[in-house]
Formats: sequence, C-alpha cells, structure tokens
Amino acid sequence: MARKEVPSLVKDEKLIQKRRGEMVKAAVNLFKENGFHRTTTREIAKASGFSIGTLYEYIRSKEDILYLVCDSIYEGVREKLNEQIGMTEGSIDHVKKAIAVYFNVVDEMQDEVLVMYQEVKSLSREALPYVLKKELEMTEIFEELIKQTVEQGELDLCEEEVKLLAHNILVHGQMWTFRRWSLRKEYSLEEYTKMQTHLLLNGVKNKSFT
Amino acid sequence: MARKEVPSLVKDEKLIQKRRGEMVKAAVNLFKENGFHRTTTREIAKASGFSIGTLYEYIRSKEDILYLVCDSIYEGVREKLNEQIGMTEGSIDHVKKAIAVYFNVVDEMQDEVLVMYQEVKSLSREALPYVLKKELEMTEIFEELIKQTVEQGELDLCEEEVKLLAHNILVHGQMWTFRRWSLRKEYSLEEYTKMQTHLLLNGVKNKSFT
Amino acid sequence: MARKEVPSLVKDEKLIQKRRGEMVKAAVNLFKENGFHRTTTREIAKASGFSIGTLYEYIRSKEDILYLVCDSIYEGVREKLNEQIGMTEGSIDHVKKAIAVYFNVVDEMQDEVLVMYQEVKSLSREALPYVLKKELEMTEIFEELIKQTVEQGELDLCEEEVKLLAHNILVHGQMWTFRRWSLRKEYSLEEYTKMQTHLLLNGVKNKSFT
Amino acid sequence: MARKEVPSLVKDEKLIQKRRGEMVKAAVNLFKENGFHRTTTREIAKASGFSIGTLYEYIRSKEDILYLVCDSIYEGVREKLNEQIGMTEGSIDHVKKAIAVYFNVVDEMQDEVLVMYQEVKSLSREALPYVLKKELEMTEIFEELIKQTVEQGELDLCEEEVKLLAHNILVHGQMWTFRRWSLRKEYSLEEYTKMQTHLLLNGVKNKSFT
DNA sequence: CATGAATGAGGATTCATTCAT
DNA sequence: GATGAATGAATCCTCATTCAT
Repeated sequence: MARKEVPSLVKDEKLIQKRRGEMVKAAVNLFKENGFHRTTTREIAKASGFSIGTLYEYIRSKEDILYLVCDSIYEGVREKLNEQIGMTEGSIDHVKKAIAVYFNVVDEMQDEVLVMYQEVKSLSREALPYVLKKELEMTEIFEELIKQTVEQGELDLCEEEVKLLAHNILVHGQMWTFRRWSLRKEYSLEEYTKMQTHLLLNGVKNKSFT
Repeated sequence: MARKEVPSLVKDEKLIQKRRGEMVKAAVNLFKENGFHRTTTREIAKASGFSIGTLYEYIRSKEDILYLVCDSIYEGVREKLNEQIGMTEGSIDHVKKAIAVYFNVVDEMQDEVLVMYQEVKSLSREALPYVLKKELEMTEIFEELIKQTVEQGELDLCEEEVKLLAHNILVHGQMWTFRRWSLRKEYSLEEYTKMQTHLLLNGVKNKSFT
Repeated sequence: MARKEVPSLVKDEKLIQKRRGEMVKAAVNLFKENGFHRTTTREIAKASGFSIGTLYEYIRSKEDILYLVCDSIYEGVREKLNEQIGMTEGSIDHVKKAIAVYFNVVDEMQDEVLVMYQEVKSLSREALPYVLKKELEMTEIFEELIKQTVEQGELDLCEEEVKLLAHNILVHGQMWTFRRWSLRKEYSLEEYTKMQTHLLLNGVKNKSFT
Repeated sequence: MARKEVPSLVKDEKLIQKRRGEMVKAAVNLFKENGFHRTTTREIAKASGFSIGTLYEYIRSKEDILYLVCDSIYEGVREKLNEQIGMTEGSIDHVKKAIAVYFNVVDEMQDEVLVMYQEVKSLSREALPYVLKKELEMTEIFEELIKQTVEQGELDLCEEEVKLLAHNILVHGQMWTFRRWSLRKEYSLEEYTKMQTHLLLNGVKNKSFT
C-alpha cells in the first residue's frame, strides 16, 4: 500500500506537481477557515489562481483534493522531522530531542495539522487507509527510537508500552493543535514541551510514596 | 455562560425533552455512519420516527441538532462519571480509579464520543464556546482530584503540571476512540487502561538511570 | 352579488363577529408591515391573542382573512364617509366637501387603505369580484353626487366624464397613500386636498389662452 | 444612487444581458399570471428555457429577478417615451402630445406596468429606493415639460401645482392598467386619453359658475 | 369551543461536475 | 491545456392546514 495515485487528465508530470502544489496550498487555507465541507471547489479554484475547469484537469473529485492535502501535510511533517532527527542509536536524550523537534514542527504547521486532524474522517473508505498508514509510519519513527533506547537499557518498557508511548507522543503533539483553545492560555510551546516531556518520561509519583 | 437554550415551537417542556431525546439518538447513529454534513435533516426525521415538519417544531436548524447531540453526550459522560466517582479527598488510588471509570465510560459511549470529537468543529462560532466550556468542566473534575492528591502529599506536581495531567487524561480517553483503528488491534480496554495509568503516573525512566 | 359569506365552524354569530374583528385588526397591522404573503397564519393567530387552532375555527383559509380585511376596510371607509356626507342635492360645494372628507378618511386609515390597494390582487379569482364591487360602489357615491351637481347646472360634463371624474377622485385619494413616499415630502394633507380639488375642478389652463 | 448592480457568476457581459433579457421576459409573463410570490424560481427557469442552476448563475436571489423586471420595465417605458417626445420648449400641445404618448406606451405595456405596480412592494427595503427613484425620474420628465409650458405663459400654475400635475398624469396612466377591470368597459384608450386630457387641463367647472 | 402538536408538500438555493469552445 | 457556462440532483427549511384531546 504505497501512496495512492490520483489520476490527472494532464500528461506533463512537472506541471501536475506544480498545479497540485498551488491547489493544496489554497485548499489548506480555506479548509482551515471553513472546513472541508463548507469549502467549495470554486473557491479552491479561485484561490489557486485558475479556473474551475482547470482544477478538474488535475483532480477527479473534490475528495481528491482532501487526499492531496492530507498527503502533503504528512510529507511536510515527516520531511521536517527527518531533517532534524538523525536516526542514530537510541538514548533518552535522543527521545527528548525528537519530542522537542516534533512538537516544534507541529507548532509551525499547526493550521495544517489541525485541518488534517479534523478532516481525515471525510475521506472515503477507499482513501482513508492510505492516510492512516502515514500516521502509523510516523508513530513507527518514535516507536523505533524508543525501542532502541530500551535496548540500550535506558528505558524500562515492554513492547506494548513502547508502542503506546509512541502513540502518546504523537497525540500530545496533535493535542497542542486541537486543544489550543485551552492550552495556549496556560503554556508557551517551550513550557508545554518541557512539561509534557517530563510527564511522559518521569511520571508523577511522589518518590516518598513509590 | 450556562447551557445554551435551544428554542422550540412546542410548549410542553416534557414533550420537548422526550422528542429531542429521540432526535438526538437517531442523529448520533446517523452522524456515526456518515458524519454531520452527509446526514440530511430528512434522514434524521425519518430515523427519529416523525416528519420533517415535526423535527423543525423542536429545533430551529440542523446545527441545533448537532449542538443537542454534543450537549447530550457531555451530559451522558458526566452523569456516568458522577455516578461512579465519589468526590472525596484525593489519593493516588482515587485518581487511578477515576481514570479507569472514565476510560470505561468512553469505551461504552465510544460512538457518541467519536462523533462529538469529529463534529464539534462544525458548530457555529456562536455555539462552540458552550461545548468547549463543557470540555473544560470535565477537565476540571480531574484537575480537582489531582490537586487534592497533591495536597495530600501523594503526588509531586506544580500547579501547571496538574492542569496538564488532567488534559492528558482526558485526551487519552478520547484517544481510545479516535485512534481505535490502531489501538484496538494491540490492546484490550483493560490493558490500555492499565498501561496508560502506569505511564501517566510512573513514567518510563529506568530507575538505574534516574 | 352581496357580501360573500365566509363560513365558520363556530355557531355563535356574536362571537364570530368579535373574534373576526380581532383577527382583522391584527392582520392589518401585520400585512402593513410585511405584506400578505410574508405574514404567516401563526403570526396572525398570535397577534390576535388566540391559538392557531382557534383561528381556523373562524375562517377556512388564509385567504379568508385577506377577504375579511378588505371587506372590513371598505366598510370602515364607507361608514366614515356616510357619517359625514349627507346625501343631499348636488352642488360644487358639496363635491368639494365630499372630496375633503374622503381624503381625510383615507389619511386617517392610510395604512389600511395602502394594505388593501397593495394586496387585493392576492385574492382568488373567486373573491376578487366581491371586493371590486365595493370599490365600484364607492365610485358610485361620487358619481351620483357629481351627476346631481351636473343636473343642477353647476358642472358641465357628459355622462362618461362624470364616471371618469369619480374614478379620478377615488384614485387621487388612494394616491395619497401609495405615493406617500413622495407626496408627503411636498405637501400636507390640507395642501394636497386644496390643490387636487383645484386641479380637478378648475383645470390648469391659463385663461388668456382658453 | 445610480442603477443598482446585480452581480452574476457569469463573466461575459453580453451573455448576461441576453440571458437576463430572456429571464425577465419569462418572469413578467409568469408574474402577470400568478404574481411574484406564487411564481416559483423553477417556473421562471423553465419558462426562460434553462435550468434552475443556470438561472442562479445570472442572479443571486428570486428578488433580483423582480428588481430586474422592474428595472427593465422602467427602461422600456422611458425608452419609448424618449423616442416619441422631443424635449423642446414647452407648450400645451406638447403636454397633450406627451400625455397621449405616455398613455399609449402604458397601454402597449399594460401587463408589464401592471405587474410592476403590483409587485414593487415585494422588493426589499434595500432595492426599493432604486425603483422609486426611477418613478420619480419619470415624474420629473412631465414636471419639466409642464414647468416650461408655465414659463411660456401657457399655463397658470405655481411650482407645487406643477409637481402635483405631473404626479397626476403618471397616476392616470397607471390607473388605465390597475383599474382596467372597470375603465375598459366604459372607454376605449382614445376616449380615455381625450377625456383625461380634457379634465386634467380644462377642469370641470361650468364657466357660468366660475 | 379552544388548543397546539403533527404533517408534508412545496420552494429557494447550492455546488460538484461536465463538456463544448 | 485552459476556460467558464450549463446542469440538476440534493438539501435545508417554511407554513398552511388538520385533528385528537
């Protein structure tokens, strides 16, 4: 299950990439503002700078745009992540750094991430798996990192806990976007990162009671 | 900002409660299947067992239904929570029990909870605050419980960490619904609860490295 | 073609008159504001002070209300007219006085007259003739008066001109309502009456050119 | 307050004019028959020969059609008027001819004129002033003509009377449409024109009594 | 007589998509 | 390849009227 191919009437592959890039950019902004369902294809065409007819030269349906948007956002996040996390042997410091990098990326792309978090479910049963797959791959990045750290003996977790911790990290990142109405009032990104990292890794129990 | 009142053309308050209950029930099932936007008012009317005209005797707009759905789900969750968590002095065991109860409730109402978290964003700017308020109130239940546990000296957390931990608990409950496509394959609810509780409270660091 | 009977489910004739009076009064106010089509039967019932069910005890359809309204307005105008114009032998002074009285009545009932002028056409083909009949009867009042004045030798008009002059008087009265957006800026009722009377009776030609 | 612009989704201005012309023509016929409120947008679309979707490419709302209808009728009347009345110096003969021309135009367009006077009131508070403005402009055509005739010394009227006479001429033209149920039985257009002109200009007083 | 809940046909409007130019 | 006019199914909502209580 590799990336799902979205067919186009246009042959020139370069042009397809370029036009789709413009479409996606425009669409994200509109989805951000009004959501997928309340955004019309006409609006997307207009904001992309070409006609509705042209829009349909590069996609088959409105849903294709949503798919491309989701796909593009995942690629964006992963790319930024890869740029900054060297995949070396695991250590607690590596994990901490990876979390910080990831939270930073989410913060930079918060609108995009929020759009995706809120709109994936509008994908058809056919397209959804492709996107969930990407989400899983992202989880696996952290899973791998944690697993290595466990193997280095720096963390004490069984296999299931490794998976779950990876999930938690991912979700804590998304949480920064979908609960921002509350979290932003309380914490800066730095504070949030620091505290979540602490809670994730150190837990909360008062030592005297352990 | 108490509960937002949804006006009705019908005068009999009892009847309003009854009919709206039926509407909400039908709507949840439909939203679950197709989402808010893809569900038509006629479908809701039909599934509720009355005519479209009658539907509009009890609400003003389709969005009212969504609001009522969200409201009803929050009340459902909170009610079940209150039934089972006595608000006594805080202790780690209390917190653990509260988490377990909450996760159980979320699991029982997973369809409803999922619908709500996926569709709140479709509420108008006017109605949204009322629902977010409810979410905050739920967070505060846990916040209070944790704060008391800290005061009892059983947990070692600053005020901001208390808040954040409460958020995390809430989100981990939701996570059980919105990431169920992945989590269900790996864990049963019991396992999930046990492991999340452990990670939340004990952290992950290998003691020898602390 | 006497007055059209509007059937009612209620037997008590007194009550019918009373209730219908309330209905008509409420309806006129609403029609004045929003027109016949934009006014709902519910609004009329509410403004009349009884339930929608009760409304339909006294009329068969929404159009019945419009008919009653038109009928009532004509009766109102005619009654006031009869009160003040003794039907004696004709004379120019009588005609002048009658015009003044009529314009006064129209001014007092301007909202009602305007409503009628604007909404009669919404009556069904069945009801319309009854109302036009009333209009004609009003015209005939003036026609008769003018005819007598001609017979007295005070006016020099053929039979067709008599009819037309009567029409003109009627219309100049209605005109005070349906062109009030313009006329009111220019003239007071007294000025309007004086000038119209002058134009109607004396014409405009410069004598030196006659 | 120039002509109110009605926006269209279509860009080709020529096409807009053409299509709107077709729409207006169809709409007038339907309004004539059933009135504005009883005519559906679907009927208008069908009678215009295009789909409901296409209709809404050229207007924003049903009310826009009514506005276009009114606007178009005014333009029609004015155009025909301008074709036939050379705006030269005023004289009684000019005024008489203008009245005859105007009554003729009204007669030719009687359905349109009737529709307009019966339906303007359905225009929104926003659009109404634009249409009343046009009515005023028409009045001013006659006002100007009469004023010049007064200046030529052929008529003996003060300024207010000039205005009012212009109003009267306009209204007598309309009267030929909205009272045709009665007038047509009595007079041909020629008779009506001749008699109204006579009454308007010469008055009715028996000279021996003046 | 009075009430008001229930009904559902009907109506305005939107919008994804197509296709001739 | 690009354009944008045309389409019509789909959708939300209204409101006159009925009828059981």
